[in-house]
Amino acid sequence: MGIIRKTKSVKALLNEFGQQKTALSTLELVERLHHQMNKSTVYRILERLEDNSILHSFTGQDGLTWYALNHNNGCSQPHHLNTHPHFQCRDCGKTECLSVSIPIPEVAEHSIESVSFLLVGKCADCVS
Amino acid sequence: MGIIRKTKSVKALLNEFGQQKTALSTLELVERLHHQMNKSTVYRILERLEDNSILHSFTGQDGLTWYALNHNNGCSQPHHLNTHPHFQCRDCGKTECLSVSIPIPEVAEHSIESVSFLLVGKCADCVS
DNA sequence: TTTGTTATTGCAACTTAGTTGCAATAAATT
DNA sequence: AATTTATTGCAACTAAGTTGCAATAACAAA
Repeated sequence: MGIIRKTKSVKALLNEFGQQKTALSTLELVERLHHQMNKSTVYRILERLEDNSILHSFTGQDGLTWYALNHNNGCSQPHHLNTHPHFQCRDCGKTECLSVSIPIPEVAEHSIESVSFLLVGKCADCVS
Repeated sequence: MGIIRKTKSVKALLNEFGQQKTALSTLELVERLHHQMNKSTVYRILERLEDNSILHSFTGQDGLTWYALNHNNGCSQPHHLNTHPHFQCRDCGKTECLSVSIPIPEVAEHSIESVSFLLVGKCADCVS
């Protein structure tokens, strides 16, 4: 399962993330890297990095896919229940992982296996 | 803003929802109604009904758009802060509004304007 | 109930995010 | 260095959703 080879492309892509909690959209990555690699390569690397729990993905307000580094590195469970919310700024588009932990609600007769929580508003830079 | 005329198509589309809390995906609606109206008509009606606070939309796990009736009818604010979560069944695909109310977390230096909360798991019918 | 206004619709062509098959290339292992 | 096979580029494709425009049908007013 997943990433096996540390290719030039994989390194270049990971490099875009730096150390931050800030997420990047697939589109942004394709744009930034289009001189270095093909669009399908970007999509395929992202998929592999997610399979290997190095990145996680979520859907932004516009329906686009975003990726961010996993900071629970060391956690080797392939698909642990990920409960942190994401925040997307309505003004500048900045999208980030929040370190808050969200209580998963109990719903009668339902079993909850995963959650996705997106907050939309204004980020620290854009709240005036 | 929004729906002005009660056309045959608008009635047919609203009729698909019945009274339930169950949501319908745009694709499902296009499929169900394709003998009665054009695909773009479905999309445009959904947009108008949402503008008029008769429906609300959200994004499912697969990135597709879903719509459900607003049950806060009478509330005339065009864009009130909608905090109820949605649930999508991993097995049968059934997608519904939950009547639970979710506390919106405070995030330092951020202003939160809207939230979307999607729970994925097994619905009452599919939990065995 | 006819007329006039304009919101709504159908259609076909388009946009855009994301996917796929396959041959060529390049990590990693021996 | 030779071999194996994961990875990549490319070009063509899929699928959700959008758009411009001419034709049609609600609805208000006469």
